[in-house]
Amino acid sequence: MVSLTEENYLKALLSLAKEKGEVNVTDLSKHLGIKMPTANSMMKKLAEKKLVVYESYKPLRLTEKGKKTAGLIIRKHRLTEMFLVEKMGFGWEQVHEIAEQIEHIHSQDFFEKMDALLGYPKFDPHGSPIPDKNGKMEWISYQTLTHCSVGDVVNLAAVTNSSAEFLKFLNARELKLGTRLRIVAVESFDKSMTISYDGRCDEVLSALVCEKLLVTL
Amino acid sequence: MVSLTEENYLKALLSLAKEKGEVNVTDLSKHLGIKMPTANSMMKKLAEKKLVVYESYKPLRLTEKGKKTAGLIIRKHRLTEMFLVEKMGFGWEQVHEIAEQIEHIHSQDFFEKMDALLGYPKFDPHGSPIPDKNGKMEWISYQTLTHCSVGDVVNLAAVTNSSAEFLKFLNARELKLGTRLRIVAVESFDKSMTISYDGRCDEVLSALVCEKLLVTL
DNA sequence: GTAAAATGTTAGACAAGACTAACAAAATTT
DNA sequence: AAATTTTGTTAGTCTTGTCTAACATTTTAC
Repeated sequence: MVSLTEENYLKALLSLAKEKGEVNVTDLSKHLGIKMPTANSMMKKLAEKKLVVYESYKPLRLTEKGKKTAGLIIRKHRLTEMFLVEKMGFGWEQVHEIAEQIEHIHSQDFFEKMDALLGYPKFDPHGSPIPDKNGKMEWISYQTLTHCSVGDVVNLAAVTNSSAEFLKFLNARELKLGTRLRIVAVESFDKSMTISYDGRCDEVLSALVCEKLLVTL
Repeated sequence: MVSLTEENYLKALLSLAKEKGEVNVTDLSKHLGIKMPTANSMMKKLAEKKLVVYESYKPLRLTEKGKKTAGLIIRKHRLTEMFLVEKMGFGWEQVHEIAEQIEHIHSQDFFEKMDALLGYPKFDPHGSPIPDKNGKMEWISYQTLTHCSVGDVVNLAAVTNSSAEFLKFLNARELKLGTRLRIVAVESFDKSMTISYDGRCDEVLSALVCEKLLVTL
């Protein structure tokens, strides 16, 4: 019914909607690394399938059906990432690429088995919520580390970027989910932060990094 | 380099070559459920990629490169089947379909991890040999049960058909790999066999079934 | 050893998903 | 508010992998 390519468009639409509210064709095409007219014609196609609401020159919107479909793909992606880390011994920086492919496997059983073996996890290895069987996602509002002040002690709950490079950077500093971070200083000039945690003292993180770290109090 | 579609053609060529020696376009197209001209043009394409030797009106042959590529796909398929059974709790009748999709995943690491977690298995859950990292397959010459005689006691080593239906048929009779079978009688009229094993007495198997059961003495 | 059947090949069409070039509308700048 | 820039759309092309129809060769049967 929905092709692999279409699945990737839906996933992109959902994540762009989450991070930016409105989605336009330019952002979509950049996100997927394709040209604008290609994205445009796919939107018309998805509109015919009642997965997207398409009106000329208006922002793009997923229909309920589209949201559910996209949510279920993200569910498969995140269950896979969790499985790869928990059951197969991969590092959190290795799993995105593989999950990107496995998310398109057509087999209810396969993902249900993963889910059961993992004990029905609610979050993936990067702290992102795993949508339920209806494709619904809990949207927990974390803060970025950037928004914290000197003296705050916070819990590293999630990261907003799953690129291998960024995660290796965190690995090198032993920054794992669940780590308690104490903010020692904030450089007002460039917003870089000095933090201490778990045996590590006075690590300096650039604002670019801090923006990608999601924390709870 | 090699598309998913091309991978399926190579796999088909290798398995047809194993079971019939020579491969022709008709068999190939039937095996893949496509029309002859489609198979024909793909053969020309694979010939350009040096994966197949194509000469008009001659049987099809894989090149060494083609054999290796095909062997590596079958390796991924069989490792996956083993993983699904051993590590995820699937029945041997459920795994073919899923493995058919996962065999196309591009990730060395993923299959190496499977291999290691499984302890470098040599056979898949249906008794078929798993090709090595060079795509080379041990070709063990089993006999079909059909070729055995009354009084023979043999070991069920593999099955030549992985369809869910056939495997469910075997499940219903508790016929598992490794079971010792004693041939009680052979009906000369239709070549059906009466066998006893492991608590089960005088099970009657049609010649069609016996042909798909591979045994060792 | 020719006729019929089976098998293989060529040519041309089509759908999916990508592209470029050209045009249109909206948003932004001045 | 007109000019410029950005964003969106249309039209037409290309590649991959499929198809059908027509034709060619090989094999099988008589």
